Amino acid sequence: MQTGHDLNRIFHALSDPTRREILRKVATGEHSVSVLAEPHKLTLAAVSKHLKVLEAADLISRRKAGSFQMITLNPEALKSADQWLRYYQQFWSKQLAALKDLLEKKEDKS
Amino acid sequence: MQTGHDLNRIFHALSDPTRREILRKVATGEHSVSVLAEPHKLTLAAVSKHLKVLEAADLISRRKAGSFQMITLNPEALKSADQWLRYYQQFWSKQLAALKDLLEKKEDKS
DNA sequence: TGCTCATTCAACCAATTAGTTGAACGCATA
DNA sequence: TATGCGTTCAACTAATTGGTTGAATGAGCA
Repeated sequence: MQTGHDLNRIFHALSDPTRREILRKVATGEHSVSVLAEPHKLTLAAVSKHLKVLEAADLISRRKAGSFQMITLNPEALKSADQWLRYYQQFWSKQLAALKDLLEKKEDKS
Repeated sequence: MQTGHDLNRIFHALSDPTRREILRKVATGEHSVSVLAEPHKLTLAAVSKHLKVLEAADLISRRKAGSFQMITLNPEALKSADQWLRYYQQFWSKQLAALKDLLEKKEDKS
């Protein structure tokens, strides 16, 4: 069960494009830190910090493999964020339904 | 269609508990700024800033009603965030499936 | 007009963030 | 053991954040 504190960290972690990019790559499988860093024009230290943010939000996990750090996706936290958003789904589906109604009336007039 | 820029703003807006609380209230209907501010022990100026962050992320809209500002939820942006998360749904459902398998094997052994 | 209420603006402050550089750590291997 | 590679740590910087206070705007009303 997620606390508000967790959601703060999760949404904050997701608010950075570098971190979202890292997540997307990690979602395709295990990767080392330097492999994850490679597409970004950042220092390894900067990427290491991003990974710490993702780890604090429990979005990734680490596995030590010799001198490498293998990073894996931890989807539970993403699920928490999704469940929070799910609450609002009723509002946008309502709004879309209203829009649909409006368009149908427009067609009647034309 | 959302850009990465939009997602930055949306997830950033969602990372603050005061702003999430405001969204939750706004989701139940139109409210004035001071009504939204009332449950929080913050100045009106602070709440006004939070509303600006939510508005910049396109999560809320304003309607002028005399000297009041009526705030409404704008669910489209939330939908963008949800759609981004939807991509990862396959990973947590996979993980849950794997967990289920594991539990079934455990039951076989006992 | 002048008063009051709702809201925002401007200036400021402390804490946090995202980035850098350079040193340090841990592990493999010659 | 020494060397090199992958990664993190420490210290620093510039920009951003979330909050405050007090003044300003703007609409409704006596």
